[in-house]
Amino acid sequence: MQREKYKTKQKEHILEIIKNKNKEFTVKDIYQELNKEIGMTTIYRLIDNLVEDGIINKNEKYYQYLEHCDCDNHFYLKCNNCGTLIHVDCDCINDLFSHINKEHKFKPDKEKIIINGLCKKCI
Amino acid sequence: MQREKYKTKQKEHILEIIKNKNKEFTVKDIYQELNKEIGMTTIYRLIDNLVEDGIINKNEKYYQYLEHCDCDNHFYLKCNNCGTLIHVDCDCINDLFSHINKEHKFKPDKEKIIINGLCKKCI
DNA sequence: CTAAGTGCAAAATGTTTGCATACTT
DNA sequence: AAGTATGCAAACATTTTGCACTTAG
Repeated sequence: MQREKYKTKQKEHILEIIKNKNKEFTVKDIYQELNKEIGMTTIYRLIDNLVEDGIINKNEKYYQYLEHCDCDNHFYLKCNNCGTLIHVDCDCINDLFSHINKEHKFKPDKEKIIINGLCKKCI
Repeated sequence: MQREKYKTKQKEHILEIIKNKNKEFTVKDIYQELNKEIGMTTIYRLIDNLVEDGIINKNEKYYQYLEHCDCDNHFYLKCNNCGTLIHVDCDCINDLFSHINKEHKFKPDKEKIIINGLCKKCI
């Protein structure tokens, strides 16, 4: 299906708002920020298009059980294809963490690091 | 508010199902897996409790704009407190990636790595 | 003028709340 | 027996769809 055929002020307006966001957002956020200038339906549709075009990322609502463990260093690998969460106990992540801490002044949450990608079955 | 006061078969049943999951899941997934043995309302409530107790993780539905760029190596830092997404262009992540590839047989999705934690303002 | 886009209202879906009943202790 | 948990039905919230109208090209 082709999209983005006509240029409209709604499309431009929404894209501008989204590109200036440095946080995650919901449809409601956009609707409120627009103060009802654009109908809900249109926002849903335009955002869907942006997702399909790979301009923005969509995260569905979900829960996950992150296995409790005693290991000092751990993180998870999550397969984008089959969805499996793989628990990894390996100190390979420590250098990156200390680098991020020192150089980027950011304190990673060691308990819940999830790296997305493809597992061996799905590569 | 105190919880988990009484032990019930519903609580035990749901917890057992969740602990055996190695994927993310929705309330509907659990409901269907239980084949209507437990009411929707109860599932919502028990899952909420598990989230509050830190047994499981909850991810709300949201969208995000991940700035397009030309850099070879990049990832994002996302602050759990203020929600800000920080784009980082740094090759510090490459060693980890090749290690994960070789040793853990997993191919990280280079485009969308997001590391959660606390930014400098919120530490 | 024609195809595409918009927005209302309604339908469908997902989540929460009030309350009577059942279960744990 | 007393307090907690459950599940139905209803309320509320979110998302999608049908359709008449508007707009870009």
